[in-house]
Amino acid sequence: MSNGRDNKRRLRDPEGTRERLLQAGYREIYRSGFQSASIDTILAATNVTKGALYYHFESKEDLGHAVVEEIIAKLTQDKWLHYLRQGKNPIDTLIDIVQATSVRKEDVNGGCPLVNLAQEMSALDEKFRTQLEAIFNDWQEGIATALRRGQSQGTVRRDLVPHETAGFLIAMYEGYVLLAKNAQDVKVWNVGIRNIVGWLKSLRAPRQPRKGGRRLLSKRRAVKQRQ
Amino acid sequence: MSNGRDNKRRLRDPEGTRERLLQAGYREIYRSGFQSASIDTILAATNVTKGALYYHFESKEDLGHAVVEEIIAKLTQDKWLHYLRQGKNPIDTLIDIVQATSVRKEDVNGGCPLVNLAQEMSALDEKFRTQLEAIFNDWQEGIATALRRGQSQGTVRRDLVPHETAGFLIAMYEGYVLLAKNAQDVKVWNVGIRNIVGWLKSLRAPRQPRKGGRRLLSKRRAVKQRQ
DNA sequence: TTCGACATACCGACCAGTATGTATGTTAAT
DNA sequence: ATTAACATACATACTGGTCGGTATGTCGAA
Repeated sequence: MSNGRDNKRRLRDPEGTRERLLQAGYREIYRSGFQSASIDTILAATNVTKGALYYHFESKEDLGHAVVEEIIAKLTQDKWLHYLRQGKNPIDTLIDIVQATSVRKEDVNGGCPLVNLAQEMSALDEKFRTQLEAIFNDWQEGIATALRRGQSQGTVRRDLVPHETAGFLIAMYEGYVLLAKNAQDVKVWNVGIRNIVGWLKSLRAPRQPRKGGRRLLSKRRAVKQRQ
Repeated sequence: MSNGRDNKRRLRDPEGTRERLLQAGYREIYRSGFQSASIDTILAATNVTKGALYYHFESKEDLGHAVVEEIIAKLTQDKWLHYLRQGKNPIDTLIDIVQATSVRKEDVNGGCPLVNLAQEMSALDEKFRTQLEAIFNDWQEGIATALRRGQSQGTVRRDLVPHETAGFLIAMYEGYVLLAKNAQDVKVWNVGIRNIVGWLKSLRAPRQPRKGGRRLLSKRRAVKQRQ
């Protein structure tokens, strides 16, 4: 919490103040949604004054946009894209990521910060919407890229369309997060994880011949667009 | 809009007044979310005064709860459960329902009223949460019941667990609704419909022998929990 | 080294506007 | 005449945001 240089808070610490406001803003928005987030609550949580806040941010919206860009975007990066870029078997990686999702009660009950904000603000504030859309797109593209790599490595079925499969996964994941949030019940989320993982396993390429050059799709499955 | 008995609004019409408040409340909540929904906006839309509103509802929350119970619950009934109860091939029925989802711009952009409210209020208001959970449960159970019937009729794969499959469908459906809402783009929703329908088709039972008593699962698929 | 001049960071009282909710008056229907 | 069904005016709290002022830090010149 403190910067380690003093145990007494520095009297001037602009970056630190800004960062504390962002963190507290993120938490308050996560708890109450953006529209109902109270500036005064953020100030109380940080011991920052209103003047200081409005020195660093020109409006509540501006603070919200900064929270999206500097905190929420980073969460997706850290939770998904970071691992997907490591080049391992993408299905295994995706399963690991999904299973690594927090099952802490407060996280399950609070839902996904990205989804929460998108749900609330997409229809109301174009700047929010655009920012969040960019995060969704990066997320989807990151999954799709990993799947494409998996296809060329032979670990992922070649009959699926990576970009659409990625969208399918995201939709499913978010959907379950919402159901669990509504139920306020970790068990619901665990069922979701199980079903998502089961579906992810169905994306694996069928056992391929190890040697012998080009693999041949001996029996193409009947269902074409099957996800 | 009027009740057809007069073109001049009746001076006393308690049920009508209440109903108009519910409708306007629903619309306002749909547009702005519950917390940001303005009582004054509802009053302006209905030409009802504050005293009248608080005669019929004891608080804003009370109005919100009534909107959930009397309007939103009914939407799910009409859109899903009504058709699922008709006893036709459940997969066909589900495909029809999904494809019948409005692609009007304002509906896609506004998202699903049930999801919107659940997302916003589940963590904040237990009464809301309970009401919405009941709707979700009815929804899921309605789908599951239809799937079970399909299984015994031979139109639905027997290796899937109806209740979990129903949850899977709901999660997926909601997830795509959210993506489309964030994108504010009907095209995104059309992609979602296509993928949901593709997945639904994969739930059909494999071609069964018409005659000859018990069908045999000659080749059980390798993936057990596959959805 | 010291000091003056200025920029940055922050303070907190205050503002106009808006929110839900209430107290009380009035009128239509039985 | 009684009461259900409103209408009106108001109470109270809280919202995001502003503004004059102050404390701290920086830096160039003497």
